Amino acid sequence: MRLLRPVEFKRVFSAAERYRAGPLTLLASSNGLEHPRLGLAISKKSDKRAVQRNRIKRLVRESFRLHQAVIGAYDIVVMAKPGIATSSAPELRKALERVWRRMADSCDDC
RNA sequence: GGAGUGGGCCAGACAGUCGCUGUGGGGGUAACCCCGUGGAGGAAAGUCCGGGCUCCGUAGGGCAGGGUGCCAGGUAACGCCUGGGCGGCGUGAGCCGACGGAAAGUGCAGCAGAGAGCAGACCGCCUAAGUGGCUUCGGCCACCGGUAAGGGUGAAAGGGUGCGGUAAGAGCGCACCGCACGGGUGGCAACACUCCGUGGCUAGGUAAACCCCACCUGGAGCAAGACCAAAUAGGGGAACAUCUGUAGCGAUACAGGACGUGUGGCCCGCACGGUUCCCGGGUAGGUCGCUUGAGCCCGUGGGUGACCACGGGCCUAGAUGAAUGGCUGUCUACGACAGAACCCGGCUUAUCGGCCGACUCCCCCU
Repeated sequence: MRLLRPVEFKRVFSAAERYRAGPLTLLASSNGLEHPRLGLAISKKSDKRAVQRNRIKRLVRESFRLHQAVIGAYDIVVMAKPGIATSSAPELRKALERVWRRMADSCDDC
């Protein structure tokens, strides 16, 4: 499931726990649902090339899709830091997996 | 074989597997599921021009502002393209050029130099009439004067070469070349040619300086714009209820008066307030705009070409926190720049590697 509306993004930004996965920053806030939801906020500051931004988004979405069963009921917004384009795909994938696991551990409801 | 010039094309492929999304069909109350089928670029980029489309403005015309700038053609249009002209570069194939006007006016030009735009005597050359000095009495020198041949300065010194001419020189005169104007010839034209005449020659550079001339030109953009439309608050309107009286057993009808709560001791005032329905504005959200179009492919014909005409065939991304990806194999080894966002035509910029045919120069062999 994805986060779509501006209000939903605002809610996560205002009250969220921060996680770091290499050059990625994740904001998580429990949503009271049965499943996690993902929102992406990869700005032009991270990298001005659209191709690179698309690459990051695909990679994050794919990792989220494969692990969504183990993540708790969180709304998650993923942001990228400048210079992220230098990171390789396997690097980012590993970092994300570690974060998903930490999230799952700290989730009270599951 | 080497070096090079200018075009066209491709932009990893195949298989498996897990996903995303448009669409057609089927199933399901629905969420959704199953099957089929489509899914980024040559630049999708920069947003620099031109057009379509949309809304706003607009009687018509002019000015201002902006743009374009050799000529002809192509085109929906262009600052684009094609062909031609002119100038420059290259042995050549070819390449490059904001390439109208400087005898309408204004402005600008560092350094050097005597002088830089109605030219100018620093050196030099000439002269010895006049003034002055020296004198071996032949002359010599300075001033005055003449001179744009030569030197020197400069990006540029006011046509070039030769002959005549002269005190020395000078378009001063002549010939040839160049230049300007007029005519002629060729060309639609830009322009070219120089058979002809005229002029001794003047007109320097700069117009991505103002300017002049010719032509073009409303503004804003798909977050354009059109439609549907909650919840909450609020606007306009109607009816009814609430109170009293009368008539009636009653439902109700008629008439009249405004009521309650809060703030005030009280009055006035101020604020808030019932139910139902209708109307219009409008937010979140949603739908359309949204992909069939100056479209693509093939053929025939016309044209040097850009391109056009005709015939046949094809449908080829339409997302909206924004889809085309991940993984694993294999392949004469690994791959650049880079991601559609209303749509077209161009330009410019970025770019690994490869393929095709055309042309030029050099070398070697036959």
